[in-house]
Amino acid sequence: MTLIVIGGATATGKSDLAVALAKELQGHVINADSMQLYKGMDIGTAKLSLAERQGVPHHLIDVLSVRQEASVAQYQIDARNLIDQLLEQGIPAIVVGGTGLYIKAILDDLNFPDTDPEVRERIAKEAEELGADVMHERLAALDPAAAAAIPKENVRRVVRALEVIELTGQPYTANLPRIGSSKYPHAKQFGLVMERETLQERIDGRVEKMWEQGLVREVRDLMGGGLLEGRTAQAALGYAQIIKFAQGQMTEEEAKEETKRATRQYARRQETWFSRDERITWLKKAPTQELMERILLSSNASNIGNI
RNA sequence: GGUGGAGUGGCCGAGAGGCGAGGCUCGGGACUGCAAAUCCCGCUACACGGGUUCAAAUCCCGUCUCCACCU
Repeated sequence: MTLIVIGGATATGKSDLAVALAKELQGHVINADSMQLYKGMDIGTAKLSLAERQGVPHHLIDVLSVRQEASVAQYQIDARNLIDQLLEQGIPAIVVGGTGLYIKAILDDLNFPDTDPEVRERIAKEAEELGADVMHERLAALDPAAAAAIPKENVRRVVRALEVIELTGQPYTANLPRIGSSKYPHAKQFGLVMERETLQERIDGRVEKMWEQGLVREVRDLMGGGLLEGRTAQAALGYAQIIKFAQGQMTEEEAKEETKRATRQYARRQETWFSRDERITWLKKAPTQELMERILLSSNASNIGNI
């Protein structure tokens, strides 16, 4: 029973590799990309077409409407359920995606405290009125450790910390666990890397291609379908920029260049995120077939891909 | 050839004698229910050569380059 996780920056070829692996192992793919969760966001999230999936079952893709908000906590439940089911049936599970937090939520001992939209909204509103300093001071009084860990400028996190404290009466854990996977200790994690320069060229090329494929059209259609109603989906790379273009806040060319730039920056953040996970075996750019062989070799040789 | 204006870090751009605006890019980092999000840190420049001054990116002289206009 095999659980393989593939992470890494955007545009490194994760999806293709996952399909190749799944075909070889007769496994299923589980998406770990927060934006591929959305129905209709196909071109801009570089979602694999049905043909490209080559008959390999993909899970947690197209499960949300653009009006809905994605949530790590929900993702954690769904993904773990799915993995457990597959493994029970003896089907290899291949988790792929660039959303580091989502992957961590599957593997590590992350327990998301409850949330309450009303409480959150109230605190967020207070933050707007009172300012970041006041909120941070409030947090410092209630939970000094959390306040020390969260910069006052990061209002979003301060608000969530205050929400959790109010809801649970417990201190807020503001630091991610650094060590070990506790949920699936035998999962085998791989990361795809390539040189910055190469990656940037691929990103630029990919954005150009998305435009040719009709990303602007896709975004316009989604705007008609409620894209602006949810908070999460409209923030996606490419989508956010095209929305601005559609609203006359920038030209189409600017939207495209902005998308490239933002994607490059995103890739950097992804690398930072994944680089701190010492469980990952890094694979340098190579043809998909070769990468797959290396993964199989690595998994079998150590036999730790088996649970 | 003449007159006027301008030359600031990868880019944009303020400053106009007294300890180096700012933004963007880029690089590094954080990250427990929006994570393709949110946020933090770093990158010491003033075309070149002289001079004045305790002190010059800021003043003076010269050189080069660019832009306008004139002949």
